[in-house]
Amino acid sequence: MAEITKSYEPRDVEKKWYAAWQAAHAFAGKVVAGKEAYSIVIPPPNVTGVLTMGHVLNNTLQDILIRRARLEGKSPLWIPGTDHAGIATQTVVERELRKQKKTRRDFGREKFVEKVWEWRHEKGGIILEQLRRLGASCDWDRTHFTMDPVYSRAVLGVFVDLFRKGHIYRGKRMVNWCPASQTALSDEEVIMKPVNGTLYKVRYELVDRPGEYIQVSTTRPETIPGDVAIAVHPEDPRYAGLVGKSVWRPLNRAQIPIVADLAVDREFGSGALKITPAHDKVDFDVGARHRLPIIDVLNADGTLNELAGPELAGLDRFAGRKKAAELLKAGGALVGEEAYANNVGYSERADVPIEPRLTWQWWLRYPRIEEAKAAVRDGHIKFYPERWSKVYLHWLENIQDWCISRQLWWGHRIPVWYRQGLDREKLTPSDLQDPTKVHISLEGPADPTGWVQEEDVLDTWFSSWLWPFATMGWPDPGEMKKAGFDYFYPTTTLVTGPDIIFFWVARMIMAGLEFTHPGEPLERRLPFRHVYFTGIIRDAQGRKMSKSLGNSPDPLDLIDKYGADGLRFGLIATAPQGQDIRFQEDRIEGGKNFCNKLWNACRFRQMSGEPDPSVTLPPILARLDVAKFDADDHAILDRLLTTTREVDRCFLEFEFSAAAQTLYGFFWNDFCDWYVEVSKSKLQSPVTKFNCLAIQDIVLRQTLLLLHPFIPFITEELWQLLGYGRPNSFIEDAHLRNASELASTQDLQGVKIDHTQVAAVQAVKTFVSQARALKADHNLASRRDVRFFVIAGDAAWEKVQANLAKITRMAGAAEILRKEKVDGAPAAVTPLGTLFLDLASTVDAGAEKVRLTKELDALAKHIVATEARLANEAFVSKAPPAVLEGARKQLADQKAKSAELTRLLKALG
RNA sequence: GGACCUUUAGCUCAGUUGGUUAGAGCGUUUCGUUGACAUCGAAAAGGUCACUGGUUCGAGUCCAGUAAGGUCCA
Repeated sequence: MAEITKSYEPRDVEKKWYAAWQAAHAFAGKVVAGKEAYSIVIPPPNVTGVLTMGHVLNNTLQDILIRRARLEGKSPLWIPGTDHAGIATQTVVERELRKQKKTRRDFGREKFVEKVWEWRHEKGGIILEQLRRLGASCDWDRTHFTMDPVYSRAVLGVFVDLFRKGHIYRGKRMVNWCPASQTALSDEEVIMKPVNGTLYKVRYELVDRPGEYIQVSTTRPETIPGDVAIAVHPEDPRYAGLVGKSVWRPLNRAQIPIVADLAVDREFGSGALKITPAHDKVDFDVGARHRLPIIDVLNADGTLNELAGPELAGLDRFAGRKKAAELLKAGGALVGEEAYANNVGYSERADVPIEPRLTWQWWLRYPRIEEAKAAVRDGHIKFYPERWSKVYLHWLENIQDWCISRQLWWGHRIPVWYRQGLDREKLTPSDLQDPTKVHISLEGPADPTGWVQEEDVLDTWFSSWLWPFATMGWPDPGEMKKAGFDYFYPTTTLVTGPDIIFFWVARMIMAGLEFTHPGEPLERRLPFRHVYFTGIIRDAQGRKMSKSLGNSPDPLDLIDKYGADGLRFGLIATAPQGQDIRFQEDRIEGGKNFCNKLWNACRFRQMSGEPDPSVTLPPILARLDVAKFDADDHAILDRLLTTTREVDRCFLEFEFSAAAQTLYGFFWNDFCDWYVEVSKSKLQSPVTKFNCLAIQDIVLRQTLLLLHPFIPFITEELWQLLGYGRPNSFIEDAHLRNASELASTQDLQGVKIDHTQVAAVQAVKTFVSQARALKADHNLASRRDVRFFVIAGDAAWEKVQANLAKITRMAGAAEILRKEKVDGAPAAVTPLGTLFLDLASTVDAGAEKVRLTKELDALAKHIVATEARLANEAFVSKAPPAVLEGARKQLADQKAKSAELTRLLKALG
């Protein structure tokens, strides 16, 4: 067995084991009859992405679940992959082309898409490589990409299917237009931001009453050339006589009518609204109701066109706004301006204000809305934290049709072909059903001549909503069988951020319900059973991490500095369920320190004695001689069991940080600070040595298994170094016993935990701790050995004697002597008698009195409180017996201690 | 405007159905390298649990309201 080095160096260990795991295909998802499946699909990161702290959190959690499932004897599958990120990827490649002073149009669609593929093959796999550094145990042989040929067929097939079922239609409607990317966006891709703008007050002169005006307020004067009416509320007395009359449009001068419409907010501004149907959703609706014309004054790229008039044409919309204000001012139409804060929709990807724009797009009426609600409402899918289900249901209650077409080249080109020469502006819904005019199929028209394919591609989310099953071969029966669809679907758990609850989670649920296991009950068609929503990682000031702020640490730097395990453990321990996380590097350092602690405890075991030749738990247990156990042996096995039980519970409840903290506390405090320390004296005696080593093995073995999901690399290394595994196997091949399995294995081997002994350890710990405190209070080095005296009853002294060697060592005592009477020495009242520090000559009686008085005062307060509770008849009659009994015992203990302290004080004079 | 979250030690956060004297990590102070670990050990200081009311024998925990900060939806 190789010797364990003094401190843990993660770098080589991590590299070595990841390579070994991969070479052995240790993460391959396998269909195993009789084993329970446990499957997760990765939220596919954007193919242009690099690893962020959010990814670290999210993927560590998935890895924890998958590795734990593996240790529990389930058959896990974690499917990795990326999505093609239409806008982001196209933007990245266009940016590269721009460096060569070229645009995508210089290449043409086909050549450009080839370029994107080149880019994807060169640089599109970075994030998946980075996930390996983190230790992610994905089945990499099953890596998927939403633009892969098989996956693409699934996406396009779904389009055709939904069209045939009547869920998809083509419509000219107002969409969110991104002038930077020059494509339509779905409502979900628009982010509302408060913007400080200007409210322009503009007057429109009445045509038949020169010199009289109607005034409106607008933030967008550049759209005035597109005005086709002024609208007022029908019941607004201010304008009662004006409806039906006309005004002069002040820019691109023309007569436009005044109409009455209920949509007008009488309270806002003057109560009159300019109507620009081409550039506002509400105005569009008003325009439609009054059969008004539509004047679109903007180009696709956000510049003003010739309909805006010669002065404005060609200007960018923001320059146009300024110019329009100037023109209005010059013409006397501008009555005033004021600062105005309002909400403006921004493109999520390009971060520029979107334009409401009237265009032809493809739309989806979502399928299975009611079932999707029921799935979550009735608990077939559980959300963690549960509160997100409210957000989910609220969105479904107010759901709008989904604009699924995008004016991009990179993506799934919509499988619709138009007969050449057809005027697409005039296509009716029934034309779409006419195979002589429009062809819609996966294969395309048999004879492509005379047909023109739709230029638009599908929204990226229209491919990722199929992720849980399209990554399992759906819809091809042969591929599905190969992938183990019937075994792994529905997937078990989804781990994702709440920010994509609409984009992705809700849509996946609807897609699963619509497309998988047709005709079967709802539970069988759901894409997953549990959804765990992570918090958002923020910086120390609580700000979101972002590229532009530069406040996000590079996870790879952190891995270099603290090891992947240190990063994982530190982060998970700070990430309580459902709350945002403030990133603190010292917590990551804490993760690294914990790894080092684990490392050194194992090192201590290795240095203490020969390894146990057993590679499973029962033979180790069988060799224990319970008759020779002392209280500490009972106590540590008991704590191991309760820790295991607590971690079991945490996994059921998705409380990962609680699990990490539980393991941290147990291992550091109970095992290292106490059991390992008492081992040092137990190992000196041949009577206790064998049991002690075996118990260390039991604890280390189980702890490594419990910790493996959190810190996979170091646990693998130590597992091998301590020889706990079968030859040529990994730690993941071992079985992690849950609490009840552990308890029954112990029972079977005759290892019974004595709870009286467990309780006794607490008294010893307190005794030692008070002895140390006495020394520290008198400025004695903790390791300097000092003599102690004890005044104790027989029962207490018996306990001290039974643990004398340990106590002597732990307290740093030269010796501990029983006495009848001690005068003038610093003292402490312990559960095992009154303890004195043998320093009578040097003690400062005054300081000692202050110290004891302080303690006595604090105790007196507690006694008063406890007596008051017990004097309260309502408490005595209503509190449960256990609570009552506890209070009585507490009072008795407090009083005894108080009496002893009083006596000590008196002795000091 | 609607919904949700947060407010506990100097900092960042736990605190599971209400029940002994409210915890952790970091930081701070003091002491300490004899063989697991200084990436460490020992000890200590530090909290009117945001505020106001209510329910209860008993409230950090449940209810109502207030304040501050944040998120999402409109």
